[in-house]
Amino acid sequence: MSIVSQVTDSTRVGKRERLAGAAVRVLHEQGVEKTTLADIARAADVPVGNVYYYFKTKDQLIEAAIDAHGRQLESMIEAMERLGTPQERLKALLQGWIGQRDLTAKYGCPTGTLASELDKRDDGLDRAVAKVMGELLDWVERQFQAMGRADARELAVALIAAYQGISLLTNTFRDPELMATEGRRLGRWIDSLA
Amino acid sequence: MSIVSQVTDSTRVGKRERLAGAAVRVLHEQGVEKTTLADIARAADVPVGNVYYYFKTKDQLIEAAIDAHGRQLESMIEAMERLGTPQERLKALLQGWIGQRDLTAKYGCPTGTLASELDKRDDGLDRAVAKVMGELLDWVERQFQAMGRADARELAVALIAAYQGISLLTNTFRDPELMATEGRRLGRWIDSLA
DNA sequence: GTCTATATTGGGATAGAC
DNA sequence: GTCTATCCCAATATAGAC
Repeated sequence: MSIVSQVTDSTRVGKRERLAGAAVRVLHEQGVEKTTLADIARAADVPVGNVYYYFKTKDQLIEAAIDAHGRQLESMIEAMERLGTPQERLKALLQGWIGQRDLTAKYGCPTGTLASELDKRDDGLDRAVAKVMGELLDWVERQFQAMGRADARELAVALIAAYQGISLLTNTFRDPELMATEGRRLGRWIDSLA
Repeated sequence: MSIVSQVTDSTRVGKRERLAGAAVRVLHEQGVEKTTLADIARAADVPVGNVYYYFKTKDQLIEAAIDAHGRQLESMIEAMERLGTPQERLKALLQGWIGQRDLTAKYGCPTGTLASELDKRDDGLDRAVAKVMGELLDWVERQFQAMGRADARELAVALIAAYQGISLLTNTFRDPELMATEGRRLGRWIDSLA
């Protein structure tokens, strides 16, 4: 492969990723159905019609955004892996959620709102979000297993559900403090399971 | 008012309510953005163009659907009021949720999916859903108060959040058993608070 | 009051110039 | 590889016949 084609390739990858990254943000803020390709193109500083050079359809761009969001989540999980105990790791997760409470009050949980909205569509994009959600769920389950809990799966489902639910209420009532209060309650709950 | 105008009035009310009722169902199944006036008109067996005789805009029809859904919830709450103890009433609520698990796996919680979707819109419809959600929350809070809990509000938020979250997961993974398992766990939790 | 035909708009997608 | 102009369709909303 020549140097020239490498440069053009890296240019293409650059714009592709800029579009996918912008899509993650805009889809979270506006939702899938309200977001036009023009909105994403503008946020990524790419001309509208040009989007189709990188993605054949809007669905493909959304799928790229879901993948990008999944990778963000993965790197967040990797950062928490470095902590010493499973309790510390789970509580770091809680702190992350609480730290995002203002954004959540405005737009809800990025993964949850995406899952809820994509479920209503015929295309298979809802499976892609389910995969992202499933990976977080599996990680939480492993933390409860490391705490010696035989009911690790049920507890993991309960914790993620608590987060998804309080995200929805925080968003519905536009009150970040709901997240903070529930986060503290969940912290005490995790302590009580040890 | 003459008999004739009474008849025509009742006819109008009939179609209006048929449209609002059909909208509740279709909006739950398809979501707000994916649902066209034609979809609702078909479900209500009313010609498309005729919808505008009863509702000036799509938003007004959605608002009527939210109100109708709120009244359904109210009558459900009234039915539970007849039970003897607050614990029994809360567990009846849980049983209702578990009984709806197949529908929830397909389409999510009607109130929650509506709240999540309407939040992304500029119109004020999200406030109408927040009101419905708030009424359920207040009722649950009163049950915890009747159980003598000083932290009744926090517990009510936690219970409704748990339901909203498990509804989202049940829907995302299309697994009704998630709702059943979490419902049993919440039942044990309520018992432990008495 | 009821319904049909149609105007209007907006957004996804394509053709093709450069 | 980049961008503009435009096609096309779907859905809200309206005009007006009956």
